[in-house]
Amino acid sequence: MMIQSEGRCPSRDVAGLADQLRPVMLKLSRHLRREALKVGISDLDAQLLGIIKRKPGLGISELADIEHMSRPTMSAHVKRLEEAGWLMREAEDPDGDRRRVRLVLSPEGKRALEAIRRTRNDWLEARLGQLSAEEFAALDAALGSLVRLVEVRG
Amino acid sequence: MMIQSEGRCPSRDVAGLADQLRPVMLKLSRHLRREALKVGISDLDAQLLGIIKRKPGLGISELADIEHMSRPTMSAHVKRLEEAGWLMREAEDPDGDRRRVRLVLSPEGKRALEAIRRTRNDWLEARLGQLSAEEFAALDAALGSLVRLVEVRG
DNA sequence: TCTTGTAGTTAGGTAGCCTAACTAATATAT
DNA sequence: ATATATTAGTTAGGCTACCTAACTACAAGA
Repeated sequence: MMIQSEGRCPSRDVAGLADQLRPVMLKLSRHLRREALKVGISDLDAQLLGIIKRKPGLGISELADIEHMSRPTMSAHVKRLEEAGWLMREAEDPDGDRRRVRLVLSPEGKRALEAIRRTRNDWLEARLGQLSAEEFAALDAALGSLVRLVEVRG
Repeated sequence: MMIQSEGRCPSRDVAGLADQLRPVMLKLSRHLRREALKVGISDLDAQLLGIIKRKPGLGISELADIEHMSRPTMSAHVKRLEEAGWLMREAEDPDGDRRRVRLVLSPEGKRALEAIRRTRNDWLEARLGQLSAEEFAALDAALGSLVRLVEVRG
């Protein structure tokens, strides 16, 4: 996959890799989004439910920071999930900041997340399962690099 | 990165890898989109100009297939790029199918693509440049796997 | 000739993102 | 103690990117 280019550092064709990654990322995100619509829950919704399950009491700004998104956008997502009955606002911490919302999963939200966990066997998993052992291992090994790309401090 | 799970094939935790990839992909696509807006040309636009430069004469359906997108969506993108003066419709092939459009870059479109090629040093490249040699190599090695995920025959 | 299939477009809709502006609460400066 | 600056979250308005249904026109097949 690595193309040696004259005049460039032989191990780092940054622009070349970027040019190859972009179209793949575009298509991948289209597929993920399309498949999520089929499943009936967006990847972000599932992600948010999972985060809040792990860390009950998070607020809008914290979630927005975790997901690299604006606060109004996150506010709207949370509002939707509340209206769906999956998230609730916990009682205020009497000694805490009264502006903050503290989000927790509702019982329905917990059930929804369990159901997702149990039944989710979607397109991405199917595709990953079709990779050769080498391809799978390469992707697995690259996960850290992908994570690094989106780390804060960017 | 690979977590050995009891009772699963030790080299293939498909669900685990999927669960780790999803949030990264979500964030990555947000970043790419946000950064593209900053640059002033979307990744898809640049991609389409590049494809049509390499293969003048492509039609809407072909582009839609290449990008894994619906035809109406592609029709709208192409229309926008035409209105921007970057794409043109070539004269009909007298022996060909009269319904087909045959897209080519306009002179302005060629210039725009050249300018993109010359000046593009954006967020993704910056981030890739910040990876360690190992991380870069791992990502480079995984490109084929990523491509496989979005290959047709899916 | 008629029926079926295909290329592309339009209309209407959803999902996902943003900034600007705002209210309310808190922290900091005077 | 009071005034100012900052922060948490929400609403409004807008843009981008996708979809399906329905349509017109053209082509292929029966």
